[in-house]
Amino acid sequence: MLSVHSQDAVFRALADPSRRAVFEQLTRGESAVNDLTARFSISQPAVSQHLAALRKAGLVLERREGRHVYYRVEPKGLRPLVDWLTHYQAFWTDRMERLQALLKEMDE
Amino acid sequence: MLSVHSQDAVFRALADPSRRAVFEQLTRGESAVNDLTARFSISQPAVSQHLAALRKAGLVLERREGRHVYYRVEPKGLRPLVDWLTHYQAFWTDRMERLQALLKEMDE
DNA sequence: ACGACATATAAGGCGTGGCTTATATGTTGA
DNA sequence: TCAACATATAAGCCACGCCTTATATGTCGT
Repeated sequence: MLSVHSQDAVFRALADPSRRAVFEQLTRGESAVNDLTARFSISQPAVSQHLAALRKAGLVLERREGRHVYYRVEPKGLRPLVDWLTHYQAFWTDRMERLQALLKEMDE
Repeated sequence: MLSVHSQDAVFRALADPSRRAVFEQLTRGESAVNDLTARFSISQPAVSQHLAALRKAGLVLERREGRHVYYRVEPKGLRPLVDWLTHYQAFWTDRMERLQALLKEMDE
């Protein structure tokens, strides 16, 4: 497993509603800090701080272009969450076993 | 959908490492507050408070028996997490569609 | 009924986290 | 080069969360 980012960081990053909202917005497409700031009723530094948290958790990636910094979702960042869930597959009955198989395929 | 418990409560409940540890212990089997307190190096009230948070999030159930209160995992409580993940199935490529199908089956 | 036990709740301390404003860093275009 | 722009970082404030100890509630056994 080359998941460099801790389960804990992912859980903590997603615990905040504002941060989840930023993440969810990014799933609709890459966007610059500027754009995100316009969409939410929080200051630009607040947005930057949320993005930093998401980035440290491995949930988003940044792409610098001139004076703009574009952020996008890093799908692999959700892996720790899925792994944590599958760890308790016993509680998802036998159907979870099929999910487990699917996830193995995804290792590609 | 009769998921009475909010996504937010689930995310917040699982954000704390101690609380995840309590939850994980409960996946190994039902146990009383007493037992849990013995396993972790936190006070009994702390354990009770974590259990209350997990219960409010719908992640655990309690069963009272005499002066003991036994807690156990409520598998359905993880549903909001899974739902949240599937909402971004686009980032899990086409394989996620199959997961989606699986989850529909689980509605039973 | 009473003392020991099991758990929950109350109250307070204290660190953390998310927000703000102010400022620093860096880039673009005239 | 300089002003406007885009973002990040710094500093401080405040609320919230997790912990503690103390206490309340309720149950068991004798």
